[in-house]
Amino acid sequence: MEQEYILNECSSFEPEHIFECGQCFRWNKQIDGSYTGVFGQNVINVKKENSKIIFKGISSGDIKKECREYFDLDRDYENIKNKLSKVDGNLKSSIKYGSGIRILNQDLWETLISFIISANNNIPRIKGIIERLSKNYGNKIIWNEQEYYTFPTPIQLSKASVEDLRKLGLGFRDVRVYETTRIINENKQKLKQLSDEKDTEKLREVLLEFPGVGPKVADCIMLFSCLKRLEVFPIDVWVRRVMNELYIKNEDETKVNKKEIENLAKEKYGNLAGIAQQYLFYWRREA
DNA sequence: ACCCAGGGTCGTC
DNA sequence: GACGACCCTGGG
Repeated sequence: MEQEYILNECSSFEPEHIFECGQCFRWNKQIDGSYTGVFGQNVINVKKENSKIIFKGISSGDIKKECREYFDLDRDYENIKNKLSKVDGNLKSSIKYGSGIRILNQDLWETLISFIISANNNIPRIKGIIERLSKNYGNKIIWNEQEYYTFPTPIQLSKASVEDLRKLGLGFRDVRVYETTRIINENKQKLKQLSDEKDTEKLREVLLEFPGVGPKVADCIMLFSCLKRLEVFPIDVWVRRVMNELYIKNEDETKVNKKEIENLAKEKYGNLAGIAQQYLFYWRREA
């Protein structure tokens, strides 16, 4: 049963910025410029018309409630952008470029597996792998005579052997995804424990125990899932590049010390470093 | 045809 | 702590 939710005024909301800034992998641009994607048991199309945002699709619950939560609509991004714009001209430019970015509240399990897959990988391929996982192990939802697939639950994904995963194109990440799935299924409290953990450092330590989760992936999970740690600053090749170009100016970006970037980010962006990271990432990668 | 890079992690030294 | 290996795909 199709539902609709219309947001009449939302200054910091640009579908392209939100879906192309690298935090999510299941949203696809449509011919009319809108985006369609799957989250939870929802299939939603997001379209911006003038200042209105139209959410339309199939929802497992109340579309308004689901969307307000997922799109982080109760957070004041104007205020955040104002604060971050004062840091320096560089960040101000990146914010201007990605002014409609919002950090999604994505499912923890899906984010865990998705970012294990992201390791030493590129975005088009990551999207393809996650799509195939969903098609093979998730639930089918039909909307507008088209088939969509939810991201598989831990139980659903446990049906996949290492060989199955390799066939779906995961490459060397097959064992990591398999083992992480097994751990989650063997300890039903694990995901809830992670969600309940208040201490960010402790949370990071627990995440690092999963095969395939290193410092970068752990930070992404904490920032892009409902764990919502806006203060963490994931450092990948693009962020290292942009931070080097803007501040450090080392001739060889691969030699830039990670700790130096971390300290710089904390010092400049404080507890909003994660959001700053998204503006910088999107700016450097797209502009 | 060949090489390179991609939202890194892991095992080894 | 540094270093190479790791699967796969698209682009130069």
